[in-house]
Amino acid sequence: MKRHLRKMHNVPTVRRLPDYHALLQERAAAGEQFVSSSYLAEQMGIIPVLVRKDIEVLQVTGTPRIGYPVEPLLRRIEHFLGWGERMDAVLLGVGQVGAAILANRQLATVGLNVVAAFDADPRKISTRIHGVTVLDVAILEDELRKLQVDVAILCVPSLYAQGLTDRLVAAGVGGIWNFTPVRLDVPDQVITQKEDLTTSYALLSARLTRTRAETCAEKVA
Amino acid sequence: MKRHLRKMHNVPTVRRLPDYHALLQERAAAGEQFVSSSYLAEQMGIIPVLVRKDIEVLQVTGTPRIGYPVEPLLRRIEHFLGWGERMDAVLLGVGQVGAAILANRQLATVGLNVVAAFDADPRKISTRIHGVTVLDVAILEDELRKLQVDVAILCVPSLYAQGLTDRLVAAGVGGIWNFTPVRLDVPDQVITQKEDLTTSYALLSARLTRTRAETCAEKVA
DNA sequence: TAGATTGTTAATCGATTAACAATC
DNA sequence: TAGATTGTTAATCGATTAACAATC
Repeated sequence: MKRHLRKMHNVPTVRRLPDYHALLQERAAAGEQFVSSSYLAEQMGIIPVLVRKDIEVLQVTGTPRIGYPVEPLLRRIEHFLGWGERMDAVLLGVGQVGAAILANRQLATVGLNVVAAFDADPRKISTRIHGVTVLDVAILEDELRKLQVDVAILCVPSLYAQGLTDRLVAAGVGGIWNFTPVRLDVPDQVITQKEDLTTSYALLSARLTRTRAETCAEKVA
Repeated sequence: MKRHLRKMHNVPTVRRLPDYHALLQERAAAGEQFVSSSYLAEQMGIIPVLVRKDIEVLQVTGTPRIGYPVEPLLRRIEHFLGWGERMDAVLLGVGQVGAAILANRQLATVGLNVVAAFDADPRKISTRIHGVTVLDVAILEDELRKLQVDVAILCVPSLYAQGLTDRLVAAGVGGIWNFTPVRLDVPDQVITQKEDLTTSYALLSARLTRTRAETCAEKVA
């Protein structure tokens, strides 16, 4: 079978789903049974028909005049994103970034379950950080065999990123959530998602400089 | 003048620019004067013509057989993203996430300069974290008047996010980099960029569950 | 000159938006 | 029934890709 580097469709929709999910949880907590596309659109700053298109992908049907049922929507979003059943992960590198991720409560609520952390620093090994035990990275392969995780969260110094990636891939990890600035080299069947503060900052700073330039232009005019 | 909620064009291009920038810095450090679109494409897993289209936006011209000049490319990317001149910022909330951002070296290299941090915890106030002094959030307005920053980095507990945002907006901050899960309500002229672990995780988990489903389907077949 | 690479125009593809019919 | 909202088809818009001419 050809290993097509298959492009995912619907990326913009997938990006919006977590926001819908959060909004729907609020509505559910408020005891609402139904929600309209115009309400969701209003909250997210988009137009209602785009919400309906996204919901079409989820295969949830609504009722004219009433809206969409909140609970089924939540369940279908979770199913679509793989948030339905729990996803086991290990975290590598318990530095500032690693510790911040372990401290994050939200991730547990969407099904991501960090079962172990690894570090090379003897002062960290065998401690517990935010409820997760830190193990010696030297025994990574042994533990991965036991734990059978789906995802590895990579928060180590750049220097060790590719080497550890190779070990993770060899151990059969399916996905790597990469918080290092390194472009990882992985085989096609391994999925990587890179988290990059500078990329995100680029989106902010690019818009910011454009607005500033515009404001200056207005002053001159 | 109509305050058009102007949609930024070229968002995919802007997302790629930081990657080009990093690659070009590597080439520059290696003493290379020129780089080809096929090299950049290969490194980033895209096709060369897309690189050339991005470079067209930057208004850098190349030479057939030779490639594009590395230094001018770097300068134009920096100019396009507003990384050319330094951008001053304050950080609010020195918790796990705030501390991780203060520890990040990369951001300084792209021109983001955190000049002060604020917190409400008396144990943190007046300490220095990664070279940045922590001030009492009670004197936020006074300090903002003095500092005249462009950006605020928001890393406080959800409960305080909107209240602090209102104070930041009133103080004339132009952009807010939002690391809280809260959808902030701001006037049109204030630019916000939300950083959300769950959104990023959604992109990973959605692809991961699709591959898993596919693998199962193959097994059956 | 031949060949590699840039630059540009046209085609394609996907996502968003508009228009409006269907339905409760 | 009237009106609000969903659902669907067609139009538009932007980004990517293909094709190829221009250039060193």
